[in-house]
Amino acid sequence: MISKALEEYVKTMYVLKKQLGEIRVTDIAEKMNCSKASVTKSLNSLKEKGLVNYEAYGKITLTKEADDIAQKALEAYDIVYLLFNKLLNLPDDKAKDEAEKVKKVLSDEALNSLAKYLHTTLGLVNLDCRYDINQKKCRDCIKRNTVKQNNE
Amino acid sequence: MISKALEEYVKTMYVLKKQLGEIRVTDIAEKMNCSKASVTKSLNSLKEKGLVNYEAYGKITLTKEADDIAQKALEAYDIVYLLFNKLLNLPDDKAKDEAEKVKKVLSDEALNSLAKYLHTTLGLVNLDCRYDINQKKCRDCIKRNTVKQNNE
DNA sequence: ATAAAATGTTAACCGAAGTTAACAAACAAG
DNA sequence: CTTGTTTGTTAACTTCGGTTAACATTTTAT
Repeated sequence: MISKALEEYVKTMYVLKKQLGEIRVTDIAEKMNCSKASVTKSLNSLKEKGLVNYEAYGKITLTKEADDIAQKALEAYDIVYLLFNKLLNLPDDKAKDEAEKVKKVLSDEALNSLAKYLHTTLGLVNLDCRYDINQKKCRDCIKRNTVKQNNE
Repeated sequence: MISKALEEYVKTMYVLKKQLGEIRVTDIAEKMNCSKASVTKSLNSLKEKGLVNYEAYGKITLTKEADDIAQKALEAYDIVYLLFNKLLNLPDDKAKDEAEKVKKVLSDEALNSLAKYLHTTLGLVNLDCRYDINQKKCRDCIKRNTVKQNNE
């Protein structure tokens, strides 16, 4: 199992790839609020674990596995964000903070239940699965309806 | 600020005090799934930080500050447990697992909103503040209605 | 083409939290 | 009271994630 810290690196890199088209040490360090040295070290750990393709001074890319990890985590973020912002009415920035933290600890099962609940309760009526409550679909709907959140 | 790890020790000790009437190294190690050596080390850190009264081979007691930390955390547990068990309908054991993890990361503000929401949504009609929605009261009500959960 | 600036790596270090193994203290029972 | 068991502590070590400082590489601009 990958550590919390390394997972953070993976997610950060995933977002950077989307946002900037490439993944650079400096940008990772910036986003993670840590030194570049620390980034380099973590990249080597991630390489060990087969999560990153990387040679010193070379291009950095995530492997399929890392990509999946990141995607799942970001999907979780969207769901939890909805809980805090739309259901509990926390201000946007607070909701984001909480989502950031809570998404990291939720199990898949809990996430599914939450997605389902939000789906029905918030009445996301523009969704094609509105009365066909099925966990996979609920999660997909939420994903489609919150894409902007990812480009923070 | 106290670290996550040390906070876990504090909460464990709080519960042990309630359950067994005293706090012993062996029992802490048992609950925390770690070595007794590790417990001793942590006790010394906690003493440094003024969270525990402790001398080698002596009685262990929590200071007022530690007690407050633990109480707050356990209150958080109750609220989050309700979310997963009563609102999202997760089975009891799963709800407990999630609550255990989520309570650790939620801000006070998020917890208040959540308590409020649960209070109205679950219609805890035996509560004297049912239509006087006030965050402090909601939290108190939930606390009164979930006392058994603490004696896990 | 080369000098300066930006970027990335390495080495040596730190602190937190854990471990095991050996030892010390406390307690219970004959 | 002394002995054996349980309980607690210490010492030496490990791993993880971070740091700074010095160095190497790459890129950019003249």
